[in-house]
Amino acid sequence: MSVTIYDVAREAGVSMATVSRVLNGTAVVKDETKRKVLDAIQALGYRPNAVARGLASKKTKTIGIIVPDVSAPFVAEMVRGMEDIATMYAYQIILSNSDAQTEREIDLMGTMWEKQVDGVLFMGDRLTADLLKAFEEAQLPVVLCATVDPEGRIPSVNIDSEQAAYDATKFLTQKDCKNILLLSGPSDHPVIGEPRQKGYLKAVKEAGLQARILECSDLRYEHGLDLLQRELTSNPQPDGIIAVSDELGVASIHACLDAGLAVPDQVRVIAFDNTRLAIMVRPELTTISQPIYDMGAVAMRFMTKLIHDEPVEEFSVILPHDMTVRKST
Amino acid sequence: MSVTIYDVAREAGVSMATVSRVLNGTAVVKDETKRKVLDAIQALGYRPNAVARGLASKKTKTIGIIVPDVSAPFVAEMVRGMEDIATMYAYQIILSNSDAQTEREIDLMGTMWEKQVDGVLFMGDRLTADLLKAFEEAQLPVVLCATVDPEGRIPSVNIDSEQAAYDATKFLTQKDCKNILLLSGPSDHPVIGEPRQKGYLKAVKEAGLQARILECSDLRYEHGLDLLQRELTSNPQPDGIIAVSDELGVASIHACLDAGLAVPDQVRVIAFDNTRLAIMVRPELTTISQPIYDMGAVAMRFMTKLIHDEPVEEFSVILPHDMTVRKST
DNA sequence: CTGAAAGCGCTTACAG
DNA sequence: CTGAAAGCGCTTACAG
Repeated sequence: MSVTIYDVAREAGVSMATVSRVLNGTAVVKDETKRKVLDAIQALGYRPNAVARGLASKKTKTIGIIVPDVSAPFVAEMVRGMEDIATMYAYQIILSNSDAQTEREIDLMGTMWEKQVDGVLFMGDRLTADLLKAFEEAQLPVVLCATVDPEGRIPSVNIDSEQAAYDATKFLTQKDCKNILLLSGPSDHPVIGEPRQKGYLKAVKEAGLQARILECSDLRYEHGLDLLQRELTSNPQPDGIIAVSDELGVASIHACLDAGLAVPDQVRVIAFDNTRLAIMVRPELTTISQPIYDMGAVAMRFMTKLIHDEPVEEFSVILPHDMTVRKST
Repeated sequence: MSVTIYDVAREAGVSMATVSRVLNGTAVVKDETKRKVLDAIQALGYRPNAVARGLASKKTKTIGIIVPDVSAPFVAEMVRGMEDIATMYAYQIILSNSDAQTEREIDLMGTMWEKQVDGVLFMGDRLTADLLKAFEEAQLPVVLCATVDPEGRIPSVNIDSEQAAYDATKFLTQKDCKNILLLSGPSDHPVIGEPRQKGYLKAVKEAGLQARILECSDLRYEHGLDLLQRELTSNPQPDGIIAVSDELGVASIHACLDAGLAVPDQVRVIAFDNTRLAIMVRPELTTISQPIYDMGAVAMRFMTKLIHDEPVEEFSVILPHDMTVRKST
């Protein structure tokens, strides 16, 4: 069997309670006693069993993370941000993929409760009533990340998608684009759909231009390429394209090139996310950079504050976005 | 307080032991009793506390995963494969990033022990003696994923990197390339270095050609582009390039285009991994596709077998690789 | 500053 | 087929 706190206590000639105290620093222990305990720990190679500790203290130092899919680069980077901060605060993470299925998300909240995590960082598409109920029933602090609660009931960390779309559009109108196409997500999507369209529409209207929106049911390269290739053959040529992800941005560039349109001379292309993909295409993509890693990091830091009852300044944190101008515009 | 197994027992008019039995199916329970218990569970909305269960049973149904960096697409996809299989077997995963630092890896093995995970899936660069000791001391089953133990002491799931590099090289020699450049990882790297170079050298030698290896200290696009741009100005022009990752493959194509070399007419480019990146470049990349997701999935399945003492056919699993031929060759 | 004891919520022999 | 009881390895009031 492995060595327990009881073995350490005996070796050091003190009680388990005292060992626990030096381990956790929960009370003052005489220096000499502390040394004896530390020596015993060293000598026996003792490591505390976090499961037993979790049961006794009702804190597991574990945070649950529910995301649609870690294998999406955006998500993976966010998770990395979360994990780094978790490590900093000596937390571990339990990671789960939901494929953005509400049913699965609800199920996972149950699992997170069973595992007695201290909190859940959640990224998803839409927040249904059932899901909100599951949040409540789990009786766990939940922080949304890159996910919007339209009614602001759950704390969250996001960027201002509407403003970002406005900025992107404005950038093109100022470059004198007259026919700007928005390659958007579904109009009812709370992050890559509705707010992006809203910001776009606002800027387009201000410039006195006609709106032109193409909705992608998913944000994959192939899908965007296909959609756009058809659009470019059958419609008047746009002179500006805003794509709501880098993948779609690369698709836009390639669709233009395939159609014999020069980027940026005939069509200016701007995208979102500023993932590494943005520099791996010719011409390199101008993108709205979202602080993806930071969103994850800030969300996790937020969680540690909630857990430790530290005061939080804002309930809905909005991180600033940025624009990185490259060759495609 | 939340409802416990004790509450369920009382509600159903049975003992805790019986509730536990129907929960876990560890013993036969009379149908009628079972129904009473199930009803009570339903009525009270009971969920078992996995932490308590873990302490009592010494099994946490949790697998630790240690990877260099989830935000790397290759890794993220592998982790997804792991998680999917974990879900299938009702396991959760604790994910940690090591940045491939031995010290951190050792530290994490300790954390994994503290968390009492049932096993650890490990991906890293080199296996040092200290790390192997940490594996041993943790007394946990460990399965390596996309990571080689040269002495085969630890079970692992990999592809045959040497054969893959040989295949890629052979493909180019058969296309009549005479000056084939290998854009490789560090020669002492057990996956993207040494075996790749070995396979390459074998094929090059068979074709009676001269070897030409360029080592990248890291596999990032920028780094490869920079290295290659310099190589192309100062050296005789290669007519074939083998890049050990898709990122480097894209860098190769761009470096050629920048130098005014047509791909594939003047230079044929072949890469590794077949990530989504491979289709997001013009011309699209021919790549050796590694079953990344599958590697993760198989490693996790392997782990469940180890945990449940199921027989395993192979200690070192080699998954078949494949070649996807596209426009770049 | 330290110890004895109860308790966290389960599982698991042991009896019957 | 079922129950009583011990035990998993800790933490946490409670005393002193």
